[in-house]
This record gives sequence, C-alpha cells and structure tokens, in this order.
Amino acid sequence: MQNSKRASRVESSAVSNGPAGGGKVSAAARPVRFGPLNDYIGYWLRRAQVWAMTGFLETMKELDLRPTQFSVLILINENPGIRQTEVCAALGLQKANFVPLLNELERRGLAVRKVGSPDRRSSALYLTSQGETLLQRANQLHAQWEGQISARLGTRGQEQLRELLQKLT
Amino acid sequence: MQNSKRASRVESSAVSNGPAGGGKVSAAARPVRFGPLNDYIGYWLRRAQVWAMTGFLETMKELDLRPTQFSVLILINENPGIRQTEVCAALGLQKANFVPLLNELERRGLAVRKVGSPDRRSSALYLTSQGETLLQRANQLHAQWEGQISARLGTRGQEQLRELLQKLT
DNA sequence: TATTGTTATACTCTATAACTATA
DNA sequence: TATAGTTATAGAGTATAACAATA
Repeated sequence: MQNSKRASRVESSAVSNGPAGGGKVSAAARPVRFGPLNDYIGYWLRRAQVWAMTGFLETMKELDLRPTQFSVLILINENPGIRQTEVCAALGLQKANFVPLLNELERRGLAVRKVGSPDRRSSALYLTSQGETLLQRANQLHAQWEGQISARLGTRGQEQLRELLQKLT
Repeated sequence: MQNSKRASRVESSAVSNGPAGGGKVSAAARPVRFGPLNDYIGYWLRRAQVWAMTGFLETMKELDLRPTQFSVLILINENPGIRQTEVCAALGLQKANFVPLLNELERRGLAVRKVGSPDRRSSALYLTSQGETLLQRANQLHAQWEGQISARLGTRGQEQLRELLQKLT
C-alpha cells in the first residue's frame, strides 16, 4: 500500500511556451527555431495532452482526483458490480496496477469490493453513497473544465476535435 | 548514468479497445458502459496520445529513438550551438532530466557538447555528422508515420487536428 | 489447465533541492 | 547575487513474473 502519502503533484506547465517562446529564460532570449517539429501531429498531441492533464488536475484540486481515478469512478457508476478485470480491460490498465488504485478509492470511502456470489474469485465493485456524491461534484467540475476547452475551440471546434481524436484510435 | 541498460519498451496498446471493446477478456464479455466518458475531450486526448506514442516507437524501432530524443535532435539541428537551457525551455524539459538524455545522445555519437568561449558556464550543442545522418533517416521514417495518420484522417483532417491542438495550447 | 486478484519488482518520466563553477 | 550545468532523490505511471484461491 504505497498510496498513503498524499502528494498532489501538479506537473507544472511542462511543455512551456513553445515557438512563440515567452519569458525570462535569460538576458539574450534568442528565438529558438522549431523547424519541422511545428508540423508534427505527435508533438502537438503531447503538448495538448500535458496541457489538458494540468488543467484537469487544477480543476479537480478540491477533490484531489486523478484522471484515472475519475474514469474508474465513472465506469463503476455506469456498471454497478463490474469486476476489476473488466475495468482494466475497458480503460487499458494493468490489473496489477489497478490494485493500489482501488485500495486508495476504498481507503477514501468512495468505492467498495464486494465478494461475489457466483464466482468467488472475483469481487464486484460498487460506489458508496459518498462515492456517488463525490462523482456528482466531479462531474460538475469537469463540466467547467470542458467549458474552458470550448471557450478556446468553440462548440463546433470541440466536436471536431473529439471526432478527429476518435477517428485516430 | 542510468541509461546504459537498453530496454526499448513499447508500452503495448495501453488504452485498449474502448467502448467498441474487442476480445477475449472472458467468456461473458459483457459490454461495458462508458457513459459520459465517451464525450470527454481529455479522455480521447489521452487515448490518442498513447496511440500516437506507440505508433511512433514502432516506426522508430530501427533507430531506437524516443520522441523526446527526436525533438532534441531536431532542435539542435535547427539551432547549432544552442545551449542546454534553451533546449529545455523550448521543449518544456527540466534541465536536471536533460543531462542523462544528452549523455545518451553523446554516448551514441549523435551530438556533442562544446565548451563555449563566450560563457564558460555553458556548453554549445551540435550534431555530429553521424547525428545528422540518423536524423535524416528519422525524418524519413517520421514521414511514413505521418502518412499513417493522414491515411486515417485525410490530409484535411490532419490539418484540422493540428490547428485545433495548437489552438488548445 | 485457466482465470481473478494479488504481491513484488523494475524501468521510464517528471519534479525538486542542493551543489559547482562561473558570471 | 544570479545563472548553467550537474548530482541525488523521490513520486507517479506503466510493465512483467510469479503466486494463491477458485473455476
């Protein structure tokens, strides 16, 4: 159980300001040429992902909720009694890594393992009422966050982005 | 110098198949409801990023080149004599983490630190001719990879995606 | 024999603090 | 005093192998 130490690391801006470059790096502040990097989808995907992760953590700060925890709560809420293996397969997590994650959710009183009747190897997962309450609040906050995104892209742009990302995977 | 052990881990599909779900998880294979997760930009951004990372590593396997290494080679090539601090600021890397990364590039004979004349604290970075050769090959391979992306999105979709991602950050 | 959940472990990425040598 | 580079270290995230209990 290595999750006892709360850290809440926020991963600072990470990818920084990019080509436009901004700031107090040095006196010189010579502009850096990015060359072909500016045209690479993978590069911008990584920058966008870091940006989104940072914004998400900032938004969820009051709940101290990580993206994976959020998606697990949603999945349990949508599929009461779901098994650990199913959650892992759906979200692409290793079952070994899911154990401490779920331990933490149980420790915080948000979810529970119930020993299953049909198959005594597996446990059925449920949200506690506390977990349901927290998830409702998380959904509120997440709506705010999506609002910030659509403020940048417009509703149409947001839809386009989602469609393009879906088409990619 | 902890980079001596070559690993070339490829991060397997990670996010798995998602809503459409695919496979041999179990006999039951009950469909998992994703609920609102399906509408969240951040969720799809992460899936797309994992997908792109996996494809990139697969494409660059012959060169054993990580995304960050690739972007650093490009930046040095575009800005001969650039300082470490500048590369870090441009790409959003911690200077402390840049040291082993650069050590590895030097160990492989792709880049060099030259002790600078004007400021003896800093070193100027250059590609070796071997580094230039490898970068050319990497650019070839990367073009193939972008080709796979545009095969999914179309040229227009690819442009749209890049624009939307840029607008986001 | 295969599967569920678990433990142990290891590698990568990212972050901070403290040090050195210069400026 | 401030900056460039370095070292040491710690915390997440993700991967594999091996195990016990159950099917």
